[in-house]
Amino acid sequence: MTRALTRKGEATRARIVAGAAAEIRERGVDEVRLEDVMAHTGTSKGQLFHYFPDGKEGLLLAVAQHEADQVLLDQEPMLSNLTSWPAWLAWRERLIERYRAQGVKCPLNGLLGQTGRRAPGAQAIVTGLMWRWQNAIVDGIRHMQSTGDIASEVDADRSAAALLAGIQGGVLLLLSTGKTDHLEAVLDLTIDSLRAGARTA
Amino acid sequence: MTRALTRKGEATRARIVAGAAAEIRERGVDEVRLEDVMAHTGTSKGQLFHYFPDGKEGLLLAVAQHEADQVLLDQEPMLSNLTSWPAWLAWRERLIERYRAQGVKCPLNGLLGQTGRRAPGAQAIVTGLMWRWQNAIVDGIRHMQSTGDIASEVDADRSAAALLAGIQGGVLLLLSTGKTDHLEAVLDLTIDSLRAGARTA
DNA sequence: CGGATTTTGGACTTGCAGGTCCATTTTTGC
DNA sequence: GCAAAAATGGACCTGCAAGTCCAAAATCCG
Repeated sequence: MTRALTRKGEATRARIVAGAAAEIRERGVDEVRLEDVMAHTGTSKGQLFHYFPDGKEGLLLAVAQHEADQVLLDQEPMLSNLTSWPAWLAWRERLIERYRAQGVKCPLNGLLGQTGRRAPGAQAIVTGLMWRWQNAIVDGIRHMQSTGDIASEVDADRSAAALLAGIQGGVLLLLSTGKTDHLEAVLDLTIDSLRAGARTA
Repeated sequence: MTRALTRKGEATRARIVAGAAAEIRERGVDEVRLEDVMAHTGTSKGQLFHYFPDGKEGLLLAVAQHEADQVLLDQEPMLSNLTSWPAWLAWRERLIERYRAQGVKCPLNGLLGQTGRRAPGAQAIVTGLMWRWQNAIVDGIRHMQSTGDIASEVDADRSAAALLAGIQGGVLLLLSTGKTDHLEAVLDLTIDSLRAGARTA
């Protein structure tokens, strides 16, 4: 069932996904027609349905996966190396920088809303992203606990959950306000709080 | 310019907004057709465009405003009386209870995504909601500072921003996971953090 | 009451975006 | 080089949902 894809085919498919993703990031999910994707990627309708037999649904799913992966990739290598306080701050910087650059254009917010309900797959993609993200944070906290930089009494899972939620909310508010104030406040206060745990221990 | 609205007209308009809001909450913005609203509210197409000359756009805007107001109303009277630690906990309980009941159905998430980009008004509604919400939290923190329950060194605005972001993210994650874990973690840890500030002071 | 205005119902129009189809060209593997 | 398979282009179809229009009923107000 794994359809045979020529090298050329593979390239075209990737070009479609990347182009659609860019278009969606720029103008929002429901403003992007299949024809826009065609124009923007230099492809024909035949190609779209050749590579995505399920039509827009399938394409959107592929785009969502692409964007989800990108979110984590953009945080590397910091996210996987939360092994010292400077490393945490570097991660903080990267996050803010990334989202400041992204501004009001959120790829996943719309995708979740659009495909979230009808496609069971979209939900899974977002859930998977959050799960991987939170796990990385948990790993970071655990590591800091192993070195004594964070008190062992701290509940790593719970703290990571709160931090992740804060980040998501911070980004959400960035979409409304256009400012990174909330995101910065969350990161600073939460990380400070983790730090304070070392003294309390 | 304020169009003349009979008592009956006023009632019909309200019925349309409330019905549309319910429908949207249940099935999502882009799954709801004007005909669904008509069927669900017992109105005709003529009525819809009579009360909302701008069509779906205007209706969605009215629904968004309706839902935004509801969000804050649902937190009263707790939100306006964050004057003691038990009061804060009561607010916490109300929030979790409310969102647990709401579950995966988020009215504003979709509305923001749908109308957010094209309608400048939708953005304003969400921004206004967040602003009022955050202000209420700031007032709570300030009051607690005036009674010495929170250290005066705490930056009320910054803390409120972080808390609000955490709540938003917690709700967002509730939409993905179906669990209130993140929301609870954020509330508990953030409020604890504010509390700790009293001792540090 | 009675004329003006608002409210209501529903048939009709319209545009458009997703999806289908097939003919043509290119690539693949032997 | 040549058949089979994959890639491409684009004309065409179709359904649907938003929006238009007007005529009939209800309501308001002097």
